[in-house]
Amino acid sequence: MNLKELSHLLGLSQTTVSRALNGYPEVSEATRARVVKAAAQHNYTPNIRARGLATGHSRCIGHVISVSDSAEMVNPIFGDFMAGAGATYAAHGYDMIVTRVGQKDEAETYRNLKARAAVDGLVMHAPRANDPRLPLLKELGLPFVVHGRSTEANVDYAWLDVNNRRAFQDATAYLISLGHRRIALINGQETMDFAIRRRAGFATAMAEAGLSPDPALMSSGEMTESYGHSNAAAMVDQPDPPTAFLVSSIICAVGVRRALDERGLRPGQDVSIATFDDCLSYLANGSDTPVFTAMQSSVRDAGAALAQMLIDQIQAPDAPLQHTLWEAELVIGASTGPAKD
Amino acid sequence: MNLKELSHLLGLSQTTVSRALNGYPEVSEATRARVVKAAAQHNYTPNIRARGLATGHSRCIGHVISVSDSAEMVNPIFGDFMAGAGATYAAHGYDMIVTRVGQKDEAETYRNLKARAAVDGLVMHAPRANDPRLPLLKELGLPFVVHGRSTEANVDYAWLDVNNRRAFQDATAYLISLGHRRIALINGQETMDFAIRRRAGFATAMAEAGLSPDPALMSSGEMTESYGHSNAAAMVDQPDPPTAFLVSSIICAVGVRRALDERGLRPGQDVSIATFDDCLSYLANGSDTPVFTAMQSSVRDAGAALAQMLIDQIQAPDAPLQHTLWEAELVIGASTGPAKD
DNA sequence: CCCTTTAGTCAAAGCGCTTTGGAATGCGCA
DNA sequence: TGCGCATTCCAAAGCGCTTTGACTAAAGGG
Repeated sequence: MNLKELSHLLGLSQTTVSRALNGYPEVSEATRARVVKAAAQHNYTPNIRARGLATGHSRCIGHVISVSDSAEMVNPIFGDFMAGAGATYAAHGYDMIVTRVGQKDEAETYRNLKARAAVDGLVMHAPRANDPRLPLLKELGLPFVVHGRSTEANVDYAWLDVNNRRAFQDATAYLISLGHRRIALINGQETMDFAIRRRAGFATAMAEAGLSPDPALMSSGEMTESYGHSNAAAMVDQPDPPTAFLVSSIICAVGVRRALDERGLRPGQDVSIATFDDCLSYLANGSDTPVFTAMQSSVRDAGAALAQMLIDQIQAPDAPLQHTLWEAELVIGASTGPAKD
Repeated sequence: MNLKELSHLLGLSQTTVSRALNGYPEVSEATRARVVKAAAQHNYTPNIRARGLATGHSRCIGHVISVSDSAEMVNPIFGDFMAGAGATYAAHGYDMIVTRVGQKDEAETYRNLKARAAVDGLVMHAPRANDPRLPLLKELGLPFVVHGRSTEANVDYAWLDVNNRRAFQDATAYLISLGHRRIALINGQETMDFAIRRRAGFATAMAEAGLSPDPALMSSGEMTESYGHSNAAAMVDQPDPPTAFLVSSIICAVGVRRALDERGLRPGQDVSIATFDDCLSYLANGSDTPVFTAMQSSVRDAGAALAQMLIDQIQAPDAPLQHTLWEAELVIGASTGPAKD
């Protein structure tokens, strides 16, 4: 069923039917009701491409997700982010188009999305320090929002970020307050902006306590369970092992815990673990009391908020760009306790 | 830059430019080269909507992901599935559109996708037993493929599934061969087809060994870490606890392991765990020797294969529908050992 | 009672592409 | 020279919608 058929069926012009359906005031309420009813009856919805061609926009938001070249891995927070963003898109009648891309094809993918006029806006994931995508997206002139920030970038752009620096500073200070001195940092990849900020927060708190971080107790890498496991294992097996771990993701923290368990070390008693927690739906940090002491911030909520920011920006392109900084909540769980030494 | 401008610039008609770019033979190679060069120079790519309108198809594949009404959870395998499927789509010039939907709006979402002509085909996720989406999709007449199968459904449809029944039967038999008699099943939601098959496999192997499964040792639920933890904890705390666990997902298995660790029970020595493993990139089952004894099948590979099946079906609508059954590989890890009793 | 508004409707143009059905050119051959 | 046949190119139609500008009938004002 298309417009032509439907309007013919109703004995009205395409104009009138289109206007009736799109809520324009030039149509009498009686006619509108008749049209709406017929449309529902025949399951008519405007052809998305024809409408897009006529209006000049796609009502589509693009998500370009880079898989790491090494592990072909997609960020595990992605699903939850989508769930949050998807709800917002659905509520506003937008579709979400997802493009998987290796890092070397990133720029081309963005350009292509623009050239094809495939999307009205973009969400940029996982910004790196001084991320080259930022000037690129500016150049393309597509509305976009960033999940996170990019240090050193000297362009203005809309973003929503968690205060990673403060979160890690506070968590480190908390561990220090428990008497820990040898604290290990199991960080994300330090090409990523968030990881850089987290390390900075960690370093600041250590310095404030007059401690200098041991390079042997700091690692950077893709946040998988086995990465957490292998690095924690190596650190614990050192002659002078850490008494506490600061971890960048609950997925890594599971690996850290496994390394401790294997060695008969009890988390929270023998060795402490504090971790960042994105509140992933399938890895909830305990139902009643938190399993891990954690800096929490829901990535699902971030997805929903960013989607809203982007839609706002698309609908009011001249409004100033929004910047949102969320504070992570430090919750004390069973994985931390006083230092043993 | 659009076709009109580009053709004007080249002093050619739109027809010729379009044909040159699309590889039609009616264009001289000299002209084609000139056109291709100019297109690249001016970063011209056909407007996706105009092309779609003219050709009648969208070069878009739809993924409708249902979030559970309770937990608002999106299946954790989703990201990896996408990574696999996305690579195939990209290779064939297809886009992927993802729609998040609550279960009650499922049917409407599919109908809407069809009515708007938004996609050329669909991937159906997480089929339930006798899934109502199957007749619906048949009715809509959109090409689609199913990740999994739907028992009792009496329509023909294209699917790719893992032999869940056999995997669980074999794993159960393996546990029995180790001397286990009280084996617990931590299953996925048994509204899901795959979970039903897994239970059947489990039951078959038990029956073949002359054992009858204890209803108190069988649970069904959304496969989260805390689901695995709480159910395993409850079972282990019973007067007559299981000596082995058969788990439906490595994420749950992590929860099961946590329950054991809390109680000072060593996995593989005091209590055994065998789990299904989707080979999630961020939860690899050990780098050298497997952490868990596991039935493995890569969901990323499944995504890639299903995407290919769907594209084949779109391009050859009259070919017979493909059915693919993969066998999971049983790998023996550190989490299983002889029964203690 | 006539003229102006206003409400309601419509025909047609246009969005940017593909594709149909010619038309023009150049070549070989009689 | 003239004809047929490829080869190469083009004008125009059409995809299904929105939107502009115009038109008609009814209502209101003097």
